[in-house]
Amino acid sequence: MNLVVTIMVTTKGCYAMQISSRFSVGVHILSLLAINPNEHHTSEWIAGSVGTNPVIIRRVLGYLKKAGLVHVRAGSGGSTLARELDEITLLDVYRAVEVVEEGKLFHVHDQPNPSCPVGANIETVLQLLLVKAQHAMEGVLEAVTMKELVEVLSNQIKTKSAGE
Amino acid sequence: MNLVVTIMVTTKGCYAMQISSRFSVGVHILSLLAINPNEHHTSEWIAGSVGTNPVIIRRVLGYLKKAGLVHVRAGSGGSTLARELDEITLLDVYRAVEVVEEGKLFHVHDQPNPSCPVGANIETVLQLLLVKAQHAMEGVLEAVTMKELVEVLSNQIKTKSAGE
DNA sequence: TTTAGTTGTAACCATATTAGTTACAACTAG
DNA sequence: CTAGTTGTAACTAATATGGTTACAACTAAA
Repeated sequence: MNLVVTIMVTTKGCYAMQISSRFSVGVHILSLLAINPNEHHTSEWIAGSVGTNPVIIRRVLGYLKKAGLVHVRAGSGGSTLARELDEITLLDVYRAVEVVEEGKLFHVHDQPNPSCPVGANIETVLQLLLVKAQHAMEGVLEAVTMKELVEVLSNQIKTKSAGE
Repeated sequence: MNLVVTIMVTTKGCYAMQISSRFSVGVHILSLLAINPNEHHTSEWIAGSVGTNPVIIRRVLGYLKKAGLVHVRAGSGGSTLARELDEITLLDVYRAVEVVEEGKLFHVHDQPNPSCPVGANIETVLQLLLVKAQHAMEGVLEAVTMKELVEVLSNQIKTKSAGE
C-alpha cells in the first residue's frame, strides 16, 4: 500500500517593500555593454543574460537612454555605452531608472492633526531625519562607479573560470 | 456671462516605491505616549492625532508591542511606553513595524543566466554593495533615539506656541 | 454581576506598483 | 524591399498598502 501525503506550503507571510529590480537590471545591462563590447546587444540578447523578457530590457534601456547613459539603435538594433564607465556612478543608474523619488524613500503619513502639538510638528522633525537616512544610502551608491563594479565583476569571472 | 473652465489634472505620472508609513506612524505613536503621559491613550485618541483609522493604530501598536516597545491594555484600553525613551532608537521602531526586511531593501533580479559570465556573477557583486548602502541608511536611524527626537519635537512645539 | 468601552483580528475593498506578456507601428541596414 | 529590431501601448497576475466594517474577547467601574 502506498500512502502519499502532499503538504502545500504557502510562501506567503513576511513580505515587505523593496526597491524595484529595474535598478539591478540597469546595472546588469551596463555591465554587459562594458564587458562584451563586440557583441550585437539586442534586447533579446540582453534578456537572455538577465533572465527576463526583451520588453523589460527595452523599458530599462529607455530609462538609461533618457538619462544619457546609453545609445540605442532603433531598427538595426543594439546598444552601446554613451559615457565612460568611470563617469557613471551607481547613483546615476539608480536615478536613471526612477526607482525612488528624491527625498521620498520614506512615506510619512500626511494627515496628522494640526490641532495636536505632536501632530502639527512631527512631520517636519521626522522628514529631516529620514532624508538624511536616504542620503546616507544614496551616498554609498554615489561612491561606486560602474568602472569599479565591472572590475570587481571581471576579477570574479576570471577567478571562477580559473578555479574550474 | 460666466465662463467656468475646469481642468482635471491627474496626479499620476511619477510614482515610485516608498517605505510604508507604518514607520512614521509608529514614531508618532511613541511620541504621543512620551509627551502626554497622563492621557488615556486609546487607539481612537491616537488615531485622532495621527489622522487615520483606529484599526490602523491598533495594527501598528501590535507591531510595537510584539517588539517590546509598548504595553497595551486590552479591555480597559490605553498604551504606555515599555522602555525608556533613550533606550529606543529609530531603528528599533523601523524594525518593529517590519517595513523592510534585513538585507532586502533592494530587489535584485533573481534569474540571471548562469551560463553567461556576467549573469553568473553580477548578483553577488551587487548584493554586497547594496547591503552596504542599506546599512548606511539604517545606521542613521540607529544613531537617533526617541529621546532625542522627542526633545527636538518638544522644542519646536514650545517655539511655535511662543511665537503666536 | 452587569455594562460600557476597548483591544485584537479577520475579512473585505480600492488603489498602486511591479514584472511579465502580446501586439504592432516605425525604423534601419543590407 | 525585407528581415530583424526598437519603442510603446495595452493588458494581466501578484502583491503591498491604507482604509473600513464587524465582532469576539476582555477589563474596569458602577
